[in-house]
Amino acid sequence: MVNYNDIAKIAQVSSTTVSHVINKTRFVSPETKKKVLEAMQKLNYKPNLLARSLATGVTHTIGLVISDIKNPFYPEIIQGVEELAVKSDYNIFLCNTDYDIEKGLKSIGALIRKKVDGIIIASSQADKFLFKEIVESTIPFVLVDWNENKINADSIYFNFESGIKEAVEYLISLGHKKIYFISGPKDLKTAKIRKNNFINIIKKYENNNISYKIIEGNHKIDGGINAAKEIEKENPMPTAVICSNDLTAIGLMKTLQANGIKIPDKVSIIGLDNIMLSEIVSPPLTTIELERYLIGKTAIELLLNRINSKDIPKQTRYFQTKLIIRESTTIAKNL
Amino acid sequence: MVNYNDIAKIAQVSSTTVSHVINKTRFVSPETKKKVLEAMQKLNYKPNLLARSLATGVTHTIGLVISDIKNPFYPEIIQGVEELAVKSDYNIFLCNTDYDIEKGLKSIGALIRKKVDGIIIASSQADKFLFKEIVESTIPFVLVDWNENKINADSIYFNFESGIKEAVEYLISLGHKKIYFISGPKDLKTAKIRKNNFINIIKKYENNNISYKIIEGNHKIDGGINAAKEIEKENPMPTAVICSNDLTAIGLMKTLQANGIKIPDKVSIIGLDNIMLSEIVSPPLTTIELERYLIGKTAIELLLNRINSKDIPKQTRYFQTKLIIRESTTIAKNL
DNA sequence: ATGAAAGCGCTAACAT
DNA sequence: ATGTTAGCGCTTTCAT
Repeated sequence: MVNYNDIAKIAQVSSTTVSHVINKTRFVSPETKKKVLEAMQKLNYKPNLLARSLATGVTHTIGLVISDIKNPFYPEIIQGVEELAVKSDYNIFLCNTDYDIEKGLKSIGALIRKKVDGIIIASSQADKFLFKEIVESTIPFVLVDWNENKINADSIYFNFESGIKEAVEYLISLGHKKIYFISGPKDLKTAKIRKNNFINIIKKYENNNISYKIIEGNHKIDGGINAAKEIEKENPMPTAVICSNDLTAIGLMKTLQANGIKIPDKVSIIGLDNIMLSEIVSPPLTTIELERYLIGKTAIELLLNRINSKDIPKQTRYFQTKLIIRESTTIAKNL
Repeated sequence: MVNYNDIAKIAQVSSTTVSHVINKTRFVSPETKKKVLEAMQKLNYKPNLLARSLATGVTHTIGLVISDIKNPFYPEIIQGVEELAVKSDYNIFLCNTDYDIEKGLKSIGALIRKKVDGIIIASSQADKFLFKEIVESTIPFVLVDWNENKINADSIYFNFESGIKEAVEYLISLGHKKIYFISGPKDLKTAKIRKNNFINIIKKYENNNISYKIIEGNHKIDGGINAAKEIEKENPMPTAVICSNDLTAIGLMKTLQANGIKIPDKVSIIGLDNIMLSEIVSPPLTTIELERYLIGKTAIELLLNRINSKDIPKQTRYFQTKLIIRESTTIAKNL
């Protein structure tokens, strides 16, 4: 491994000077600079960033914590984070907790000890231990959709209410009067919030002859499949269903279709997330969108801000959701 | 930052002893060990892995290079890699080249200088520069689907032939006589290979009255959509189409359906990749599967082997593909 | 305009 | 059974 001493020897200067020409951190006469650069060239010098980090206390590395790489929610978030990270000369450590606290703790603990400059926690998990570990480390961090409103930290919140409101009002404008909601897993905060947003909004219309009901799902395809069975039992069936996520909506849609129930003619369906799949199913799914790429990008922006100036006040960003109208919704036929 | 000296001072021992109790690297009497451990506890000591790595030359960190995080091919690969990596006490740096050589070079160059212990290249890109950079670094690496048969390196190859053969023979057994193939982008090696595998196999049946044709696609949905138009022009239309990937197959299927062509009654369709989507579309897609999770797991196994014993012979693993029969294929009606 | 030397936190050969 | 010391490759203060 060639190092400053090797270069210094050949260039006949001190290793201090080598450091200074490499980092442009003080004036070096053109001649000596030239000698140094030539020596570097000749030896094909590659800096050891580990040593530099140990000396400077800065690693140009950040950690990104997610809970399930297979969840279609994440790829665009990762892309947003990674793209700006690389542009800003950072590498990213990916930690997939897999909903496993032990595993998360292990790999994130290692990141902390590897002195990452910051961490983005987008695992939407109430892993208190993990959180404690990070806070104690004094490493800058950003929370994405953490939903603990009282936490004083750089955070990104999702406002599902805006999109859900649009969805409900859109359905009402199409004449729907019986609107169901399929929820996510009941211990998942983001699912609870989505459900409560729905309830709060639709309650305002209850005296307008609008009725609703919540069916429990699990944010997976089979949650939608099971919900379909319950919905078919209803008499009359709801003419519209909003789902806590797209996978649920797709499971629901496929099952109803398989049982001869036309979508959207008989039942209008709205999803949430706007995963790639939602465009591709037939009919294409009307859904509520979160701008995931932008969320990732914003997360790293907040983190870099924090890294570069530790004492600015904590920042918060809200992401509105919005309705994307496709073909799984139409005028209610029950008028 | 508390370090060995702080601990040593409190425990009244030398920092060497501290190191040895932490690493269990030589005998320390129970009493002094106890003193050291108590001091560590008291100071809430956390090791600085950067310093340790600088001293040992080992970082317990590996790099994973992919080309497009949004490609549904990758999440399971990443999962396979990450899972075993964490279990083996490694963290992973994720590099998404985004098909951008500059970007890839930049972030991978940084990884090398950050002294990763190894790199998995699953970017299926002929980025010669990138490759050169890695080889020169002498860091162990594993190639996934690199398709440069002459390279002497730990590698994982995909054998598309086995699955494509199954697919072709399955279609023939169903009575299909006119079988088309929609290819991927013509500059992508894996796409070329898939296409050539198809051609080689079907040629064997040409004198059995089986005819074929290649239509160019691009491994994206719209490639399938465009191919649908060409296929509809044919007279008679092929009764079966094999696609170079699932997205193409889905684009094709959706378009044909939209134009009133029943799948599989009129045209049988087979995809390749078995992405999650392929189960969910309707009808569920018959497809050729690659075991991606296992591939990821195998990649890191090879890498860890290499890291742990630099001088074993280069290893190679072949992954067979196999046909998964779902509902997008049926008996040919042209008999 | 350049160098000497200490230090970042840890490891490990060499002593005793 | 434990300590002294040099060293990993780099940065940076203090001198000159």
